[in-house]
Amino acid sequence: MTFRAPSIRDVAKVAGVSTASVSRTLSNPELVSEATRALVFDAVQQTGYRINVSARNLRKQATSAIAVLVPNLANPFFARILSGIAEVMSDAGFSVLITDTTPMSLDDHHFPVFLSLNQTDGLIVLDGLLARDALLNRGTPATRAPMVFACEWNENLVRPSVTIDNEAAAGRAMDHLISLGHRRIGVLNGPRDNVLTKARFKGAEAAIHAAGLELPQRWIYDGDFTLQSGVRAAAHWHGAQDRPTAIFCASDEMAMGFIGELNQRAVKVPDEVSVVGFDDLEIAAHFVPPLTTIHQPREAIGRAAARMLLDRMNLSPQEREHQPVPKLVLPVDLVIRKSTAPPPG
Amino acid sequence: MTFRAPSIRDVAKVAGVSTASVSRTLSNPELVSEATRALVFDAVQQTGYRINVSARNLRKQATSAIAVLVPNLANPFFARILSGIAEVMSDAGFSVLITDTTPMSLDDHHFPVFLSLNQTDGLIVLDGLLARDALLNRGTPATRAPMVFACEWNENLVRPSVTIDNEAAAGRAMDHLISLGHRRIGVLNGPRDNVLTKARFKGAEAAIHAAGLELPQRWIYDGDFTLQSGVRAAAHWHGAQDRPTAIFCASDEMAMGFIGELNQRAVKVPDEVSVVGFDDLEIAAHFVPPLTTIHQPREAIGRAAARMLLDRMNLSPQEREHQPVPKLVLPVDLVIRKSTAPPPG
DNA sequence: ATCGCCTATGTAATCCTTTACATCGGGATT
DNA sequence: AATCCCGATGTAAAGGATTACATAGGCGAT
Repeated sequence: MTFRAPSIRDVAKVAGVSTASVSRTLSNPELVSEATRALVFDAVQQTGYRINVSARNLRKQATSAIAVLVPNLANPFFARILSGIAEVMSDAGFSVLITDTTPMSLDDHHFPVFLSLNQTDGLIVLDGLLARDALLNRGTPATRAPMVFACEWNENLVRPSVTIDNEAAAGRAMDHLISLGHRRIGVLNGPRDNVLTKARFKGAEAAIHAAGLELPQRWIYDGDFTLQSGVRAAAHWHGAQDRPTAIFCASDEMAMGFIGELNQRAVKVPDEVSVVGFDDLEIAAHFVPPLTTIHQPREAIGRAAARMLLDRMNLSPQEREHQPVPKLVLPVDLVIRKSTAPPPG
Repeated sequence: MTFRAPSIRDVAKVAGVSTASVSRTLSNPELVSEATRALVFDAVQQTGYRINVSARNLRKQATSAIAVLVPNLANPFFARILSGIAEVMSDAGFSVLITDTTPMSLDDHHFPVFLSLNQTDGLIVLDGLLARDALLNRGTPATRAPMVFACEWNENLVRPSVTIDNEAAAGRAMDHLISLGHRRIGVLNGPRDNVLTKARFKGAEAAIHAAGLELPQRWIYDGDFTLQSGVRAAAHWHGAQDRPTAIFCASDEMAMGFIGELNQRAVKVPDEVSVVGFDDLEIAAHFVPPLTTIHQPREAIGRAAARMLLDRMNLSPQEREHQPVPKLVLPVDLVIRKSTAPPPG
């Protein structure tokens, strides 16, 4: 005697109405008389009916859900963005499925079916690298779920996006260091093939050259946005002969790893080196010393991306194909705290 | 001319076989001859066919997906747990849907349908408070998706769980402070009705009393696990006449907020106050000073919870109802770094 | 040659909702 | 009184995949 969950038929039987009336009561109550409504609600109670989402999705050809592809959930940077997305989407009646793409990047086999139009109604991608082999580009425009990039983007793919001006932001950070009097400034980069890394480095380099300064190779450190890579950079810096007096880090995590490691080695920040971060994580303001960094409006980015996606989903595939592709660039601020100061001496 | 995504029928037609053969080729290739297989793969290519997940789920009465309910994605504590879950689940062929429960707690209306068996095949709940009005307890055991609690749990609900011994851990932290010579020790609590708060406070209090010390009300600070509440506690501490020489914080975030704020007020940690955290977030080791804290095996918790859920999903509803409910308690360590020292003087 | 078995394939029922269309009364309009 | 309209309800057709069951053909054993 294998149990079957109550279906709409069971409810209809108990209520003494048709399945159509039950369905209407549940999704368009205004189409149904007061009396029937009461009957149906009662029957739902009695049977313990829950809707079968798969059946509904199949029939409606829509899921009322969108997916967010995050490169690395362990990175606290993304939390606020997600909450911005969730806020807008939940108001619009959509569920948000969050997926970490890290396990997938190696192995396309594990790649979820999210991308096809019939698993989610749309996609927000926070991972610019994901599109290896145009993973996001499969299918025809008509079968492809509408998507928007947020924060990161992919240079080979023309898609709607919400970003900040990374180049300008990095320039601002550099100008700050330069105006403090630094002449020997290093850069701690993110992962080499990341679009943010490229943009930020480009902006930083441009600002240095604009000030008539040099950025020799030995002051450029490789990192990957993580704490650990900040630690490694600090070790290099500490071991070097010819050190920069200030470092621009492409992420707060790296900046904090850098400072933390210097602290272990009894090097004082900002007395001996100035450090600028990027992102303005929650903790940046509470770090010791409080971090000078580029503030990203993360919640706003999330909300904007969600709204943009909602707009795109309201378009027909043809319209999506033929209308201009929206690109939104949000303004950022440099917030000056205590990790930067004039160079020693 | 409204476009329809290619279905299995279209593939069948192109390949010149039945829909059954297409389906078999795609999900049980060994049932099908080499020749047919080739035909079908070709047709799939040609048509650009993607499976319709809703239809499959409807027919199979299963989704190959599980949901994780997280109280607050902004809390970096959860990231590693999620990655542990994702690792095990993805190996087992399941997708993982992550949902932040914060927006829902106020407003049951937004509550997703995840909980009924037909949206996901199982549930991992990291939020012990969620079950207000027994939200998780709806339906009958047969219609309810199998679930397991991880980290947090609900005192009114008997469910499988993977946790740590919070009470013992808090005791260990206290004993460390006591053995350093502290006699006046404060406690910074998490949210008042949280199970972790209760367990950790209980353990801390017990250790204090066991050492023949007192824990007066004025040394007990209210918090909510966030940085901000650590900041507030620091302000209180700083403003008070009669201060403890050490503080046990129920989360690393609060500990860091506390230390950060003291730093702003030029109070040195651990010289003037010792601080112990709880969780051992990534950044704890890199904070200034590096944080003495309770290490939680977060990835292991996630993996264990995932495996436990997998086991439960393999049971029939009857078996689930009648077998003993598994409860796994993982061991924790105290890791001693630089934020604790003997009391001043 | 006949029977039985096994493999490969096809046919069609099924999973559960939503919704286009048909139907039925009853009130308002002429 | 006949007509029209409108609101409430019911009937039944999708929607796309899986799979139990039926069938067909090939092969070996007798």
